[in-house]
Amino acid sequence: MNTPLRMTKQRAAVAEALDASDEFRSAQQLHELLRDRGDAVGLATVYRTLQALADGGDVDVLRTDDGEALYRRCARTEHHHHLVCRSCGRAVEIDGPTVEAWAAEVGASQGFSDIDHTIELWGTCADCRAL
Amino acid sequence: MNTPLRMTKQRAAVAEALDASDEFRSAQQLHELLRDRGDAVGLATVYRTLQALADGGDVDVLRTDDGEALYRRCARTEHHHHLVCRSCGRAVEIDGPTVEAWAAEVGASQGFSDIDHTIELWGTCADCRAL
DNA sequence: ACGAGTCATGAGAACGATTCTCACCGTAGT
DNA sequence: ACTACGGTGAGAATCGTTCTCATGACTCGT
Ligand SMILES: [Mn+2]
Ligand SMILES: [Mn+2]
Ligand SMILES: [Zn+2]
Ligand SMILES: [Zn+2]
Repeated sequence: MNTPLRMTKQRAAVAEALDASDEFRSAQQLHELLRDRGDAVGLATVYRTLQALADGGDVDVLRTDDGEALYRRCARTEHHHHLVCRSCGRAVEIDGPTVEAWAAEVGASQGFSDIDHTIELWGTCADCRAL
Repeated sequence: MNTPLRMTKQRAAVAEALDASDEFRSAQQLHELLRDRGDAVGLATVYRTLQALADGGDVDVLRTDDGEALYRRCARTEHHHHLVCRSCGRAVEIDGPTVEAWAAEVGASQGFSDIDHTIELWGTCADCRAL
């Protein structure tokens, strides 16, 4: 029996903010965004909600070069990776059938078990390139 | 004209500690390691040195799931990736000719520029599996 | 509708990694 | 050895994230 997980105004607001964005966003960005929009939600709650969503596999998390966590609700719920814009966070979901196989194979061939992989592509999207 | 970069006792100690380890290590681990060994070096200096080495491409940096930075001096200086043990940090350097091509291609096909990629494999090494 | 029990919230404290400050030290040329 | 300038380190400051705990909101049986 897992935790009940009640649907509250706050959790709905965070979820909505995530759905409304195509970009990867940090917890703090979402917090500000909600505050500005009028649906103020405590920062702690934003973090807790994101944590829960991430645990449930409903949002993807990735880390910036400087360690900040970014969240995004992807269309696809199955395993996939991303091509993310370094400046605005916009992302494209991508599959890598080849890469998946490669990762598993390489891991096994080195005597490691429980292989997992981190694969993210970074770049500058068309809009951001035009400043 | 780049910064001079003097060779000091401390920098040598950090470099040596890195060379002596086959595993990815955090700045704090290296700091303790040096302290225990007798070559105490200020934590700030450890960070500064690692930063410099990383900037110079002499050490590789990667981030733990919880955002902590890990450093390692790899044998190879050319571009490559790693298969890292989640529990002890031991790492194997790996090439991904296929992956390299795939990453560049996918990025370009989506209209993104300055494509870069983060590819790391995680697993449990043979030694750690045997507890 | 009422109350008890449980989960959720939020302000602020606490954390942990990393960076910054700044007075003092060491290195590297001359 | 003398100087000029980078380097060092203790401790303060940042910053993202988590924790604490008193208060608020649900759920369900009555
Ligand atoms: Mn994958
Ligand atoms: Mn590569
Ligand atoms: Zn962009
Ligand atoms: Zn191991």
